[in-house]
Amino acid sequence: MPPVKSRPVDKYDRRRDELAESALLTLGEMGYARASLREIAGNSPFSHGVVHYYFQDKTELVIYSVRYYKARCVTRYDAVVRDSESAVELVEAFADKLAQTIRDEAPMHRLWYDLRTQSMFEEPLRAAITEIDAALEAMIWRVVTRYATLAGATPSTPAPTAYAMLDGLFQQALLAYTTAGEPVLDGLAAQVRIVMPLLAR
Amino acid sequence: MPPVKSRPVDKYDRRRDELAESALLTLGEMGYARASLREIAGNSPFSHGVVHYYFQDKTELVIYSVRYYKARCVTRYDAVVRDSESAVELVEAFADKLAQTIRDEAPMHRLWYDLRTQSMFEEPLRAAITEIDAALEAMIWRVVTRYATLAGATPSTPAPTAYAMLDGLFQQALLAYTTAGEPVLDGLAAQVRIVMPLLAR
DNA sequence: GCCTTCGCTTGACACTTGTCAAGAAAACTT
DNA sequence: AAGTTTTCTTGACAAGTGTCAAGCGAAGGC
Repeated sequence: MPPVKSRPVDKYDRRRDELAESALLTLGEMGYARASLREIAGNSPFSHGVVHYYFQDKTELVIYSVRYYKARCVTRYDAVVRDSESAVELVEAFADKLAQTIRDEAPMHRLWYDLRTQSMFEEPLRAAITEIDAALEAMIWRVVTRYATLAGATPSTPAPTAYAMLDGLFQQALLAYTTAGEPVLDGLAAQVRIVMPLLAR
Repeated sequence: MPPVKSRPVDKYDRRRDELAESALLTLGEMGYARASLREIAGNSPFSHGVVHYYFQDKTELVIYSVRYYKARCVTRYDAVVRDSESAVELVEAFADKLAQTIRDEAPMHRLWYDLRTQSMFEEPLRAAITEIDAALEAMIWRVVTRYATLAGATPSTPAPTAYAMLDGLFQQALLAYTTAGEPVLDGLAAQVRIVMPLLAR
């Protein structure tokens, strides 16, 4: 049994994180449906049985993993927001970061969209997905409001709208990147340069 | 064996369509990964073995089905485009239709996003998805250019950008509709009223 | 009226899946 | 050093998967 009241909760949690990290590798590569626990364990230092020692079931592992990942993501553009001193500079830095994260972490983003879509079919995923999506919306909204401020304008849409549209852009870019690779990313940056001015006036 | 050179291709194809129709029911309800061939056949007048009589494998059935469905969809807004006589009228009719199709065909749209996402993990899906996505982009572009004309303006983004953004809006609405239901749809219409003017100026 | 082809069902196959119990190994306690 | 608890492995289970071969009734040609 997992230690119910033991002291080294940190040790226990560190293993969970370790498992989550391995799980993310496999999930990102194969997607939610095709990543079996044996495959996940295979890409980890452990055997397949260990998952049920640290997690109740596959769903809990997946949710824990994606939370674990997205916790780091929602601050991705904070430096951009903080350091940019003009609207143009912010747009450039933002566009760069967007392209860069597709380049560096495409599997993770694929997984995110996979899980978000699966949440429409599997109720147990919904709570976590909704929460993370809200955090992402807030992250994007910080960018947009900061842009508006720097441009001496006000946002032309509410936060959910701005997020939905930029997310649509990002998702299309990710999709295209999957088949066409690198060249797509310039297009994404170009799109962002066109769209951001529409979002504040 | 399936009839290789027989005359009644129509009969053969009609069965394929029938199968596709049944498959769409199950796929829309359970999603791509969880819809087994037995389940699909269970929601049809046939037994589970018949699938391999009309289709080579599951992938072919799924692709055929989603093509079958989307073929009818890509004309969804053509009447709106044709009949609207002012920019405002077009926006209203477009927003209405968007909300209506979520109300009426949410499972189909969920399936579409599911498959589009899966195509990032499974190469065999890509060709069909790419093709359909292009058709959807064209469909949306007809709406946007018509709007621009009626508004005496020109589109402020290229077609892929406009599509990506409106698709993002739609997807977010579908997601919210899945958990919150009907009330979400008014929000979608409101968003469309805000966004369309941004897309042409 | 036989015989071939077509349309479909049935039942099996090989394999994968999540889950869990039993117990080995390691770590810690005393 | 012995005992206890934690950690992890192994092997099995039942259920479910896509696929396909064997066969059955009906249709249609001769």
